[in-house]
Amino acid sequence: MKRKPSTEAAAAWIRLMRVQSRVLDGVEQDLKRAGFPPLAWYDALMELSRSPNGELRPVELEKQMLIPQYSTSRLIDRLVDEGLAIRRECKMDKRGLFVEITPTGRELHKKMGNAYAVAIEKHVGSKLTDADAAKLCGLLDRLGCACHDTPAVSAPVAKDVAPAR
Amino acid sequence: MKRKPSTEAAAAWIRLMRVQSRVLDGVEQDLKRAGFPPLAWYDALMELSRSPNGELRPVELEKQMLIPQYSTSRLIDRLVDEGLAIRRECKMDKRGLFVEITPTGRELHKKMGNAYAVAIEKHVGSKLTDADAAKLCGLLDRLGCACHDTPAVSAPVAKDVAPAR
DNA sequence: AGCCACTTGATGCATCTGCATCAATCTTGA
DNA sequence: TCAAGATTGATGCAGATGCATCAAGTGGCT
Repeated sequence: MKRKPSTEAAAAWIRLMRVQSRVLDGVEQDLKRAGFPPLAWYDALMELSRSPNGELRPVELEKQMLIPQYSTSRLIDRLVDEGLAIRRECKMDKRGLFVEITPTGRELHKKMGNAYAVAIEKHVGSKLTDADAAKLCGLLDRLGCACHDTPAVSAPVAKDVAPAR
Repeated sequence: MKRKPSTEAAAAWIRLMRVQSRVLDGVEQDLKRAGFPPLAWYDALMELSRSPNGELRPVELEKQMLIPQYSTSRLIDRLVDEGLAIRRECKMDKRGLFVEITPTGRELHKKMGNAYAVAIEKHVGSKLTDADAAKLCGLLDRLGCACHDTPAVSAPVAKDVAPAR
């Protein structure tokens, strides 16, 4: 039997879209105003900095961040241009390469992390009790295709603000 | 006193970003595969079609859709190019104009509406009970800056799938 | 070894976005 | 009535994104 389209679901959909866009906007604007680059850069620096040697294959980065391949490639371009990372040769697989975070990159990652945490607190934390936030997580997780997800658990660890999108 | 950055909030933030992006992607891909234009077009057609004479000032459309002015202007360009709407003169205010939905526009709106409803049911409705969806709405609303929002209540009315973003 | 299919990463191109700015018009207030 | 300021909508430009495709390299199979 078919479910009839639920009004509740539609309402949830709308809010999910609207609220996410507002919150994201708020956070990104805060960071931008503080002179920081886009969030995607932070996510990338985060993945790099927490990987064993501060280096990852683009293909790994891509999987962690859930963004398309060409997008990763260009993101790396920008990080490299800004001296936040470098491309290094990959001996085991001459097709590939390693992207390694530089000290400058680590520094920026740290500074952004602080600003990011503040922004999240302002736009999310301050509006929900911990219990509500947890409930929200539970509900959202159910929409998350069950499936997937950052193989290396991306559950934000304490001070580690964590990757978005 | 300062709140210390909550881990729950950070977790909620991540999920909000990740899940939204996945769900949106799912829905948009479904529509695209079915040969439909982007969701923004639907939202615009929706606003037009439910306004008194099927026409709106760009500035109104912009407020309803919560997108920047230049974005509205270009969205209208595309709708007009495709014959889904026309620009009409506005006698009361010669700076402005009216955008009016065409029959073709209404037709597309209707067809997209059906596909859209199916997609939402698939990506949201089928994963949540009505009660959970309602709970989710409640929690998300709390993040929604309280403030704002579609002046003309955008609460999706029954069959009316409603605007996103 | 030699061939074929797949993976990896980059890139050309069209489109889309954000930002700043513009011209035209309206409104206010002296 | 007229100038100053605000509002409306369009647009040039730089940068970002999506898509398709490419070259280089790998690995498996015969």
